Amino acid sequence: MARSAALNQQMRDSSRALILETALKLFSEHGYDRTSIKMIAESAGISQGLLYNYFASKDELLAAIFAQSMSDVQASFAMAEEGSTPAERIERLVRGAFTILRKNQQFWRLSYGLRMQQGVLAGLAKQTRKSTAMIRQTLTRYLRDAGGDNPELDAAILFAIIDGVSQHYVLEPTRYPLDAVADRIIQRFQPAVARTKRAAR
Amino acid sequence: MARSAALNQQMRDSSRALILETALKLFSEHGYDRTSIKMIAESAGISQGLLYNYFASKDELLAAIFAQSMSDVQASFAMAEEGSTPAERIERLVRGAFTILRKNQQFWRLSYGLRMQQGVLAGLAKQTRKSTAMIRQTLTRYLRDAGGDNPELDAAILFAIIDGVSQHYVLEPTRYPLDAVADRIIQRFQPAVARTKRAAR
Amino acid sequence: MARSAALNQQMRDSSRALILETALKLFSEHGYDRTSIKMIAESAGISQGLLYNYFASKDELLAAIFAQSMSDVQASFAMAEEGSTPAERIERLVRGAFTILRKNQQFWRLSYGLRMQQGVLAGLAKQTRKSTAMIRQTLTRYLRDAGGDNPELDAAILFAIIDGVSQHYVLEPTRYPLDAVADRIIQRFQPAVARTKRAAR
Amino acid sequence: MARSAALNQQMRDSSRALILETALKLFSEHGYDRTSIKMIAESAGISQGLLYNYFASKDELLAAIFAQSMSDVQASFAMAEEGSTPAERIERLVRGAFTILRKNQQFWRLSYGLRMQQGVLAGLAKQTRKSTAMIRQTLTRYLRDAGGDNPELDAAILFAIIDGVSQHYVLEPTRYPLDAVADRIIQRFQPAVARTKRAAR
DNA sequence: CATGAATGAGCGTTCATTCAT
DNA sequence: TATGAATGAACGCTCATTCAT
Repeated sequence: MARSAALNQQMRDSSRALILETALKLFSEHGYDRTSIKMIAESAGISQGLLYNYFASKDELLAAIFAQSMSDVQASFAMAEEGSTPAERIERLVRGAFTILRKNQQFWRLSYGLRMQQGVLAGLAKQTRKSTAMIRQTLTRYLRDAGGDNPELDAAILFAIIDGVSQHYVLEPTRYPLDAVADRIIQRFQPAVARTKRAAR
Repeated sequence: MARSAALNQQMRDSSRALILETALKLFSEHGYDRTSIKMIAESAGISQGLLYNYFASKDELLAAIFAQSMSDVQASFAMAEEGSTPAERIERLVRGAFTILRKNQQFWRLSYGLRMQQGVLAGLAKQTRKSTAMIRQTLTRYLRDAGGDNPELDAAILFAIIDGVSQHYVLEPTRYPLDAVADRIIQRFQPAVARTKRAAR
Repeated sequence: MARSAALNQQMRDSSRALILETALKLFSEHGYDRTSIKMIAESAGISQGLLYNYFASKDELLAAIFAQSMSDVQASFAMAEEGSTPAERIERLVRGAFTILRKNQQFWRLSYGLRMQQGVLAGLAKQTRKSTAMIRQTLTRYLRDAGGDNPELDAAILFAIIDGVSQHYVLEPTRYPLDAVADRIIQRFQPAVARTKRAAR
Repeated sequence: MARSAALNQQMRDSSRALILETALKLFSEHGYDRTSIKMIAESAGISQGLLYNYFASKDELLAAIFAQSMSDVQASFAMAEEGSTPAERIERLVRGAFTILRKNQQFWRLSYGLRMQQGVLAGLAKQTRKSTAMIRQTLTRYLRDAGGDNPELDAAILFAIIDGVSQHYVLEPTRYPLDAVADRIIQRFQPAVARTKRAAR
């Protein structure tokens, strides 16, 4: 008889995970275009052919990496939404962004490297644009709820901060003071709220 | 003879400039790796071989593009330095960054796309890191001079804003409210100074 | 025990037949080289590995298909030989050729597609050449017996007709008037015989 | 300055012709699918890359071979049409077919090998079907003009003969008595005409 | 200065075949 | 008997680079 179904599934899962992990590591280090299938296979200790048992193409491998990591973003947004005050929602959103950044820094490095290239992956650009618009809208809403006098502009700035900090962190993860910067952002970015609260005491 | 030499030099310069311009356009559109020498030569209306009369390799062409555009940054910094107050120096630096961003948005798009890849160009990563460190130090100094209570962190944040806004702009240049955002940054990012000034009146 | 062995043999036979059938269908549709083992296995609903339990290689699978279908030809020739007059033997041979063509049109399509390639299968070319020579000789003999004035040339022509008609039929099986063409061939190809017979009445 | 335009064109022409010639030879020997680009390049004494300076793909190389050889067929048909009697037109068409067969036997071998495979070249199947229909119609017309009692069926048979003889010849060009067979076809295939003519004397 | 024919290494991908289970 | 994960060689093709002219 054949190998048991369970064993097969286990083999498949571990191979697939190994490929995804290795590809993400190399993509994020050298960039998508400069990472060859050969590099991935050798680094994972498998044959090039095996990779195609799991992913139909290099593009699909990239898509799978994105699919896997994008669910984090949704979850993080959902958590932010549950904050009880606008200020808390903003804080949750900012801290959540940096939490998933830390957890998955290779992915974000890859993502930031790919963002400027049109046509790397057909659906990817559209997906990214959608995600971006959603973040901007959410930030705007939170800032408006918090009583800001120009929530659109402040949302743009806050979004830029998150993106900018994320990239600076990802470029030098060991040296960047991510937590301190996060605290400072929270502190600085709720002036109206903070001031109101403080005044209320 | 002398005139002939001068004419030659002029032709060389214009050919070189044409290649640089064309390459920058294509690199920024499709990314460095997805732009072939053939594409550049065809788009510039020259032969592939000629390109190698001006640049020893594709890498050197990229290096030349960076060298050309990086001088802008230096000039912009020099201008910032001449502001008469810390607040003005900060403002000049921020506005200068966005001015050169607008002037050379293709380059910045290319640069942001390449930043995450190690080994695209040997010297480039080092150069970029140096430039980055310099910006951070300058910002820190300005913010310290302005009397900020945590200039290092604020410098990190201001730098992140500049980078973040620049990328968002470069992704949608026609729709991004760059000037309004710039004003808002200036306004928001000198709270201590502003408050002090205001209080002094 | 005995029954188990018999059952095993029966399963083997049916699996083998299924593979042969599926392979023939796909080979004839897409050509031998453009049909992968994977396609055959999937289409037959078995694993790729199993196929190698029955056939040592793709080439051997092809050889088995040929072996299976070539016996038809022998049988058909035997039947022709039993005709009581030269004219009847010719008619039987022609009609027999078209009968096995109809019965096994996929095989003939495959065979005609492969015939021009050397080295597809080592033995195949030799086998084909032998078969071809035999047909030519038999036709020549029949035509000589029928009193033709140039049996060699007429045999070449009759053979060409059979092959040509077969291919045209196989290319458009639903539209080709095979029976009418067969009648016409019989009619036209025994003029001397026919005329003699008719005159004798 | 560059090489002269004339020299360049000459180089291009001879390289292109060499590739076409080599590819046709190998395609016809081993079949399209079993002939690799590497084989062609090595056999032609050029690099694999160079081939792509002249043909965008293996498929286009095949298409170019077909385009080159198909014009012969048109010319041959035009010549047949100019015969002064139906019998002469038939003779011209038959002899013309065998003339271009001899002239370009490699091409016809390739063509016969490819005919049974759907989807080798997108446009090819359609083109072939069109050509086939045209031949059949022309033959039918000639035979009707010659006063045949069943021109459709006789056209099918004559067409089959031409195709069948062509393939038998192409399989053993050195041994096949093509001219004698051609004479015999002409002789046998105009019985009504011939008989009429003879009777008239 | 300028051309473009030519190269060769490497790319992403396919596929017949093997083998542990 | 039967599976399917895994291999490795070969495939069609791209592209930065060279060089004779």
